[in-house]
Amino acid sequence: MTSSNNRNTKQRMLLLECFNESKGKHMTVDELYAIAKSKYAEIGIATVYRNVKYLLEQNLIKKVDLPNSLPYYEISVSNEEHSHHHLICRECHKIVDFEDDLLESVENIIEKAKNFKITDHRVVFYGICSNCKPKKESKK
Amino acid sequence: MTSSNNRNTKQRMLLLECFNESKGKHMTVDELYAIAKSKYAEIGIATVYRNVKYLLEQNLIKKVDLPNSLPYYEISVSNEEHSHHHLICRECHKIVDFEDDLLESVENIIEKAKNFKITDHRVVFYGICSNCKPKKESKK
DNA sequence: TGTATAATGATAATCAATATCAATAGTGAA
DNA sequence: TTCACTATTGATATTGATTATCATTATACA
Repeated sequence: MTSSNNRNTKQRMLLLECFNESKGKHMTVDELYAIAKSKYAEIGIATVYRNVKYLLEQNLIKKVDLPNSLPYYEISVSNEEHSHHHLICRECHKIVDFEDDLLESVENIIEKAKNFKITDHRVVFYGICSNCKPKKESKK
Repeated sequence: MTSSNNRNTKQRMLLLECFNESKGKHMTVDELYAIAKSKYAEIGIATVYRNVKYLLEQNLIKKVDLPNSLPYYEISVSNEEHSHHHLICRECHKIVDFEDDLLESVENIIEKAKNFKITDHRVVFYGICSNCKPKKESKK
């Protein structure tokens, strides 16, 4: 193969930069497009879609699938798998991360019961976040 | 209000019947449409979408959101919440149900750590189902 | 049985995502 | 550096799922 199969175009570098700058945040394609466009107005939406796909394949970003919403994307934590969960507030729709996994023993039970080798999981918890909880008011 | 706000049309009854007949199975809208059409060829796809929405509002069916796929719908278990999990095989893409919840203690930990009141959750496990696992062959 | 209007079926509109294609610009070789 | 190859881009058409529109039909109550 003579020429490289992954060229570092300025659009691609820019998009990766956008992900890097928003560490720990999720973005939809449209949000990413808006941020990228503010830095380089010529960029096209198709390029954003294509590079999101490319960065996913390179494992540089991760897809976050949440029910009833467009997919989010976030920068990968290069370390290791680092499986974390998402808590979605039903009031303000904010997404809170929870860093620990905690599902090992649950997975063991399921694996034995169903003879199903679990390799991965996606978990979303719904509820009310700390901000939206009624504060402990004094009575009346 | 003079007239009823939910009329029992034959299309609506038919669709509910389709759900009842496929107890414990999930269906996409297109699958449901195909089944309904085989019993009543005049039914339109828009009617299927409208009644899926209606039946969801009535809590007669449940939406099952799985990553990277169209939403599935299944009949509700009237009993109680009956939260069960879905195991998706990465080989054959079959969806296996797991009846128990098992997440109470995990939820308690998260609730305390994040001061987040959990009301609900959606969990998907990925892996290899029993059919797709290599059988325990004799050596070589 | 008559009537108001919810529901239907056909189809247009919308929206996210992908495909197409001519023009551009990285990249390795000379 | 320059050249040539071709991956990538941007604009736009296309696709596929879902929703909106609207004239027509049919359910349910009086």
